[in-house]
Amino acid sequence: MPEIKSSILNTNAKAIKSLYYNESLTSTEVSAHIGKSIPHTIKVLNELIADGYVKENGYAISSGGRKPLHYSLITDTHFILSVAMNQYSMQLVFMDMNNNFITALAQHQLNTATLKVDSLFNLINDYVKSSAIEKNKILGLGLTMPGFIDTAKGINYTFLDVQGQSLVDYLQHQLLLPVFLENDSTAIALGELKFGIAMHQKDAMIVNLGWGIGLGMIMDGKIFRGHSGLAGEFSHIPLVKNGKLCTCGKHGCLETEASFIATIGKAKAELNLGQISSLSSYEEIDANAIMTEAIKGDVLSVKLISEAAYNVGQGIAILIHILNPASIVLSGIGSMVGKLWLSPIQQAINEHCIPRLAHDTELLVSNLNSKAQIIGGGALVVENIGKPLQAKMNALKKELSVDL
Amino acid sequence: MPEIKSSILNTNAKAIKSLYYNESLTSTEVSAHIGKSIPHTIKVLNELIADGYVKENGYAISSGGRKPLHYSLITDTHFILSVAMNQYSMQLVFMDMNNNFITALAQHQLNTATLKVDSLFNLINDYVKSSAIEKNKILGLGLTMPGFIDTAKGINYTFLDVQGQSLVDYLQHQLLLPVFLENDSTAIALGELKFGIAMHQKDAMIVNLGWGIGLGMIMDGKIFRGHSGLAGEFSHIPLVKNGKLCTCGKHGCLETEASFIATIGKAKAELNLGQISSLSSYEEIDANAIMTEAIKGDVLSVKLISEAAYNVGQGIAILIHILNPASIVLSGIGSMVGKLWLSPIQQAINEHCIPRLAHDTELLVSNLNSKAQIIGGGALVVENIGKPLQAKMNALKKELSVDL
DNA sequence: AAGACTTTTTTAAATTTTTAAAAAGTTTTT
DNA sequence: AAAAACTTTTTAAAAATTTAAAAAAGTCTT
Repeated sequence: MPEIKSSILNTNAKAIKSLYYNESLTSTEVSAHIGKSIPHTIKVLNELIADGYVKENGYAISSGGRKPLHYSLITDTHFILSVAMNQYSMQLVFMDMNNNFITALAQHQLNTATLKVDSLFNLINDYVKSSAIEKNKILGLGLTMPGFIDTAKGINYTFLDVQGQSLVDYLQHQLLLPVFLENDSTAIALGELKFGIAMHQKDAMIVNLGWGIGLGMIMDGKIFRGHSGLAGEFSHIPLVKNGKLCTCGKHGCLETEASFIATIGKAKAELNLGQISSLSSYEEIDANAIMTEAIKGDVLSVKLISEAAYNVGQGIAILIHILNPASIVLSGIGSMVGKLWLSPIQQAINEHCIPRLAHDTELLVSNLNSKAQIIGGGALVVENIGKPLQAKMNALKKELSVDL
Repeated sequence: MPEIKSSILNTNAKAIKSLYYNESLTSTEVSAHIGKSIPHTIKVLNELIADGYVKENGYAISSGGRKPLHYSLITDTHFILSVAMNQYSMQLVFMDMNNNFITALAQHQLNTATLKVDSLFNLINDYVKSSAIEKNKILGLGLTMPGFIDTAKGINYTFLDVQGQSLVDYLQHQLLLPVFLENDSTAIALGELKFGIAMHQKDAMIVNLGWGIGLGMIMDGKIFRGHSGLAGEFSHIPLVKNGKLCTCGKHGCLETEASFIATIGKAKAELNLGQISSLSSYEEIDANAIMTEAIKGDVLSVKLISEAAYNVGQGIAILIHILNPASIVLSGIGSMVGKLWLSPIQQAINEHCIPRLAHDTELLVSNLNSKAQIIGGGALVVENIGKPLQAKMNALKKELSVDL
């Protein structure tokens, strides 16, 4: 990675980001994105061209005036490694600067709760090695997973303990790559905000329909994390009357009623009671099984998803009352069958919201085809270009005298 | 108001704001507040001195180095009119630039729901006239009241209809003063954020314990209003099981259980049932009566407030789960007996929150002695110095050829 | 096809920020 | 107790950035 003069590092990084998020822009547009004047923007773009990050991209059609020169990122010189985990699996892939997967996506079944950090390192390291991509071409690793995560400190307080040390520091030293850690639901929100259906939205709530029910919050156009990074504990608000006992120690959490973990449990119970369903042909019932059969029209599967959806809708009604978002986005693996969730959720919103508020909020389904978390992990790396963590990594490189 | 060069208007306005919020600052501090270099800051300050807004304030003690020159606002040349309404009353007062009341506070009993705009104008206009303050010395009117308010458009959709026209436009034309409109709970939040216990906080929820239960939200150090300005509809989230019917059409809202309107109703019902209480000596029971007797130790009054508080606490628990705020601030008239609210609310938080979240959030009582709304109304005016609405007012002055 | 109108790019002037130096104190050391 | 060392603010000069104006390169209208 060529050296960027520190005085303008931040502006150059912003220009790179604007092109990463937009593929192709004119100088005028880049200027608006980075908040600098056009002469200065053009100077910055020329520097980035000289440094090999950006290329000119021909003249665009004009709306009546001089044709603007378009600029875009050179996408095949720097790559991003995105590692997306949930409670029971992990996906790894390299992306170019246009979100194209440039290696075969790898998937491992595992249990995040019992996974050890060195196993995690080995899985990632093996993937990097097998990809044969040189490390100096890797912009960084975006690691996204469930848990109470302190992004700034790089610690996951729920999983992957490194004796209270920073998981990010550990992995950076081992992998010799810049590493950025984020909660899975927040990563999904970032994906939807930057490349998905929440693009350009100011206030949107991104619901992660996965093994659990997660929430990523976009407020004032930015990811919102709260005072200590724990905002969005949506699935543990007291909601359902006389509900089951939750892992959090309380009763009636959304988690126990609407997550896929809960739904799978309900499915098994129903089958045990002799309920007829195509689910009975599965050896092990998982989220995919229920969604697949629901699409085919299996009555039990549809009923289970509808019940979960109505409960999620009650939680969403609370969100709408408090935050008055422009939209609610259904994302995560559950969004594969997004349409099945829509009407029960809308029903619950209509029943539980003041009409004016319900009217002002749109209910949307992700258009990223369940890839929001992986894409968000990539965006996480680019978001952090030029930030302190990057500086820290550069210091590390020097310390180890490694030319990455 | 002397003409401010438009090119630097915004910077000058920011400098004025920084001094309004801090009484006395050094050039270095002003520089940090307005985000400009020190040489530029000193230039701006000298302009403001020349324009009669700012004065030098002597040398301060130094922590080891050259003594810094202090700057402060000239507080007696420009004044702010703050009009604070709730459902049943209205307070008017002029403040100087140090939040000192410079006229006697006027109070009117009225019903906001039935009040007409011309009556409102007359009440305000009479107060301005009786104050004998020249209009060119009045920076503006901060009008704060309950209702669904669109701050940008200057419309209150709930009260004081001007046939769908802008209430702000109407009052500006009638009063020939810049007018700024804001929801009461949001104004309280602004007061607490700028001058109260939430000063310098990034993420705080300000609960307005009044005739209703309101919420003003501070997120990322700024007032949060949501997509269409309706965020904070805290008191209509479905909360209490088998609750009473609310004016919003639903059952179990916090409003029906914890607001003073509800509490007064409960008090009357209890007295009718023969419950012994010092409240029975009152001709008409209002919020003040209950608070006064609760302080004196009246069992019924204390019980009523405790019940309300526990219910509010359940709602706050939901807020904490979703938003992970640094603090919850109890404000509004109810905060006069803030200590009575504290333990039942904390109890509810402990019962209904994940411990880690409960632990990260502080429960505080306002230190503004129920003046948060009036002070917030003043801050509202200063916040808007140099903003579009001000420009609009200037245009209006020109149009009418009035030298205000 | 010429002139009017748009929009982008370049150039030059003005403004603002950054960096460095000077001024004015306080604290430590001898 | 005076000098040296250290802090912090203020001033001055240099560098960077923005603003404004002009030039360039189009499109659209008559």
